[in-house]
Amino acid sequence: MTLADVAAHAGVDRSVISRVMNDDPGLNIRPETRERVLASVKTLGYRPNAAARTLRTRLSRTFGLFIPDYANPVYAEIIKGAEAAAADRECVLVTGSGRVAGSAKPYLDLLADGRVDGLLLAGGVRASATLDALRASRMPWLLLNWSMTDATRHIILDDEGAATMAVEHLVSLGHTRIAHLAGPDGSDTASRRAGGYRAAMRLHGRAPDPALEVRADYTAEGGFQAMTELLGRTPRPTAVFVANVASAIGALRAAYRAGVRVPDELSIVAVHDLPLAEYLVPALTTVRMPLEELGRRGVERLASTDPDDAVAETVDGPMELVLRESTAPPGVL
Amino acid sequence: MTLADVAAHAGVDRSVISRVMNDDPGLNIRPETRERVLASVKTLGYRPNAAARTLRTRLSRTFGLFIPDYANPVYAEIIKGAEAAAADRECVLVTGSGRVAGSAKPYLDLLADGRVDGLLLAGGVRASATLDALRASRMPWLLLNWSMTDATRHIILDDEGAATMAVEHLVSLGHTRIAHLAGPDGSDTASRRAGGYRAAMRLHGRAPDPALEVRADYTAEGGFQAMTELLGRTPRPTAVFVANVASAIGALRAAYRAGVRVPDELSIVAVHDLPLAEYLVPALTTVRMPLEELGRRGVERLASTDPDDAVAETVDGPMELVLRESTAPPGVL
DNA sequence: TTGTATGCGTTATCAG
DNA sequence: CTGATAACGCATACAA
Repeated sequence: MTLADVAAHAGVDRSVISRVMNDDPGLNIRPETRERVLASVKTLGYRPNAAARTLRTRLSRTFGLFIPDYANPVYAEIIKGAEAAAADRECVLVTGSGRVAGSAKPYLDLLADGRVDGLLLAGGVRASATLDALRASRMPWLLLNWSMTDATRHIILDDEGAATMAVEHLVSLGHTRIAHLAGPDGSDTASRRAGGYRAAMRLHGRAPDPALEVRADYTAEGGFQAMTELLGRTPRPTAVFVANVASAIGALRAAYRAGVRVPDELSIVAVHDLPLAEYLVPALTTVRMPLEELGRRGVERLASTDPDDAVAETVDGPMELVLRESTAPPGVL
Repeated sequence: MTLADVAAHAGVDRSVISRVMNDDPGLNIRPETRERVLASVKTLGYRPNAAARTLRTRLSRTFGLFIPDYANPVYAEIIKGAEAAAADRECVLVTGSGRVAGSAKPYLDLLADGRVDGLLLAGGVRASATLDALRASRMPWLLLNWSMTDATRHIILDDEGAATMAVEHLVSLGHTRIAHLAGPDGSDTASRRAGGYRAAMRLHGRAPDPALEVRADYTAEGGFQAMTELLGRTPRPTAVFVANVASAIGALRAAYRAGVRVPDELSIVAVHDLPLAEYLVPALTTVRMPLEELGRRGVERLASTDPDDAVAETVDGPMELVLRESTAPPGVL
């Protein structure tokens, strides 16, 4: 089913069909002819071929989103926003976490060959060579929720602000020994949250204390191990700011295993709110960040910004402290 | 950067470049020429244009996977397997949950226009008209983890077997009042799991009892409400087989809220194992299903089966009861 | 051993 | 108002 078939059926030239379908403004067509064309398109069930169209227009009406790991529920929200923004522009958003032989490069190369009009990278790219290759291709790209020193195109969230909110909350409850269960080494969000934590602590007269910081990757298991370690230190912190909600689940478990009651003996507040947080025992106090908005801004920027221009934006969507059961004033130890 | 540029640089014809790059077996080329070609390709950083290649070969080396919701962690595992299988065939797997104006059809139409070589549908398609449109296009497709009465191309898991394992476990612990927190009405997996539950109960001399069954959608909130209702019934069940791990999180919370101790007063076993399950309090006993294998088989079938042939397969990967803390013999009430 | 010619399905620029 | 025609970049049968 091609243009030629429809043209034959309607008794006009292929170009007429094309222009009718694309609402060519410079087309002066008799209403009856237009009707005939539209009818033929409908009865034959014609749909333009995407490859041919892309070849001709150099536009695929498709955006790509690369994420490191589908298991991290944080990405679900980002994808949601990105898909919505793509739909608004009548485009498709496709996402992938493809990784061949441990590297994301082959996968990204495949996408870069004109398959998508732009690529959002939400982490997971380790080698800077991968980014170089991307730069070499003429495809627009954007880093989502992280940045690289030499990459000047990224959109991030206000991670420092989130950390501040969390610490302020704990301070206002009366906590002084506030620990930080940070994200993994090398993670951009992790270091911004850690920075925010330290700044907020300093503001309250607390010098950074290595004994109050542990690192973990953004998984339940990582959180479990890090929290177990933290609980072994003396004196034990009375509150913990956890950099990620997945780690927080593991942290909650670690407290339970150590016989430390939350929030009576230990307060926990985590970054990122998720539907799940409300149903944990105890329900988790979190800082809600505008993840969906991040995804949305991502494709908007991708679609509207000159690929050569720098983009360094912090999404200013609303952040909110979601008070639940995992935080309380420090108990008498 | 096109074939023509590379040809000019290497001093040969475009067709030579093309055949060298595609390892044309019927090509007899002087080693030095081949070297020259390869060198040019490399120095110019040439990458074949995907659209042109797709147009010419009618093959995009891309598969699509449609899922209803990224927030359901079950899909993360399916995607993982599907991406791996795609990578094995040097293809890209792209996934989407796109939904415009409440319908998946526009999104699927967009994909169907030659953008992908085949489409995996992991639920989320409500209208059968959508499926009709898919059938009309000449694109291979496959239902993953569900089936429609008039669709004869699907791969599913052994949901009845999983239900049997769960119920047998509870029976072996000594439970008799075993309830089922089922999945939503209209869900294919839900009805198979419910069927397996009833069959297993019958096998142990228990007639199906509506008072022991509740429905919930596959979310923590649904599980919370359904479990709350179940706990209000008298006599209260001593064990519950929950159809989904997300619901189980809500169910756990509901028991906590009702002051019912798990597993002392109530045993809970859920379908689908996830990394998270181990870190809940109490850690959740689950039936692990071969989700990753399901995704893998999906693209394998898609790539290797004639699109006109029927496919009705049940993945026979290993299922396993993962014993944790949420099940125990019934306590003395 | 390498080059030529043609077509994949569109869109856009012309004529008519 | 509509039709012819030329690309877009690639792959392949065939000619040389």
